[in-house]
Amino acid sequence: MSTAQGARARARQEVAGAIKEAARRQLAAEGAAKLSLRAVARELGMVSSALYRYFPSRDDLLTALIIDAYDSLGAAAEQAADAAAGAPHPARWTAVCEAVRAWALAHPHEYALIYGSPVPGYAAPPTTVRAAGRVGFVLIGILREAHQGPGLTAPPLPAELRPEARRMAADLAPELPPETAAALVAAWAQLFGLVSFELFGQFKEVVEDRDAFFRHAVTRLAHGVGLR
Amino acid sequence: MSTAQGARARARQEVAGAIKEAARRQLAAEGAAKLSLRAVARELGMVSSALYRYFPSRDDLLTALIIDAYDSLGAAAEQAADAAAGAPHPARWTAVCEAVRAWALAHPHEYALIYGSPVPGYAAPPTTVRAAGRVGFVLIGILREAHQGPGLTAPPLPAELRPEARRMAADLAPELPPETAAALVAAWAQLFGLVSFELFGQFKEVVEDRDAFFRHAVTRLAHGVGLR
DNA sequence: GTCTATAACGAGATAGAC
DNA sequence: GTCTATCTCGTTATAGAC
Repeated sequence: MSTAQGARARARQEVAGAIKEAARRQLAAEGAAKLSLRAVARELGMVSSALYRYFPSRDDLLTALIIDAYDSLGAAAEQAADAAAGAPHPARWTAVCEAVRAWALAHPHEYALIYGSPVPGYAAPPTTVRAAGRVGFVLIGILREAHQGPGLTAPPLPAELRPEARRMAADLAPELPPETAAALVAAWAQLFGLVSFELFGQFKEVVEDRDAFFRHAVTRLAHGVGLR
Repeated sequence: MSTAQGARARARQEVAGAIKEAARRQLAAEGAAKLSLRAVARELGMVSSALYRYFPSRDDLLTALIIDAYDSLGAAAEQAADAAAGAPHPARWTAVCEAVRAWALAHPHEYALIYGSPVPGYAAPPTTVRAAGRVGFVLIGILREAHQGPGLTAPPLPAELRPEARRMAADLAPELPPETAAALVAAWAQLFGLVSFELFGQFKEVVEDRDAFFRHAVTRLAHGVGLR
């Protein structure tokens, strides 16, 4: 009986995977706003009502795609951090940033899904907010390691921002000084600013050698958070 | 005769304006991907084919909305720069950045249209690329002014990026040193990274005092490009 | 010449009866 | 799960009002 249940569960997962795969193709072709359960069903030769056994609504399918995307990106970031385990901290930082960019270039539509404009009519449930933190957590890990040695200097922090910085540090990385926590959140947003501008076409006619440009920009971000 | 033509032209512009206004409402409600000429016409009590006198296609209407958005944002940035005309250069820089953020918070859907995910099936014509440069131009102006006095120090630049930086400077701001040009482009992307993260919900459960956080982040961006 | 309205096309989505 | 009748869409051709 446990094998039967296992087989059932496996089959269920396989179908759910196929549904998500087809939905991702739709995402690329039509965008998240036009993601339609019917079209996904059609592509799979199923009937739309059958999909509801796997995803109770279009929004639930969207949520699953979003979480998958965050997880895939997070895994890429973690892998890059691990691969550069022995390297100096700034090099680990840039390795993670480059992995983020590489993932985005390889999965542009999933990137747009999670870091682009919100999908009209869709409200992201708190579970996605949690999944979104994974890349940030990898960066925190590098800073934490640097903080244990002499590899981290605290960036400046105006008095005005000190309470907020303390709150951030307490919430996200209690081991890090508030100055570092605040600088990290800013660098995190700025990293994705660079990736988004490249991916969404803002660098057209502006930046040509994007590899070199990105590498240098994230190296400076590393300096900005205090990595030496 | 010239008054008759003037009246005609005025009427024409008025209708075109009403169409764009209705389209912007649609943008807010349904998103750019679902912008529909028929719905716009319906809202105006017109018939869909009548819109074609004003916009040859749905994509042309989208293009007009995009250019309007860039222009509106650009005007807000210019106004902020002018209002801070006498102030020290870092203060002018932050004033422009704050104006960008304020405009984005006031016009979230138009912001998403120009800095969010690309609209599926829509290819931005080169005219939009030109309109997109206006905010960057305002920032260049501040740096140019600082460069004439002692207010600008050149950021570091690795040899790897020097040719690209020289090309950027030649294209965008021939008066500025290549180091500054490259740093400016990075800061420009990072500025919009901060705004996008706030607007697109990434700061949820992360940043609370967003005014103070943003102010400090863009102040550090100013330092990054060499403003003192 | 300038505009609006009617009607239609082909493609696609949708709701509901069966 | 299937079929069908009824929607929507962008777009064009055409005819007529001002």
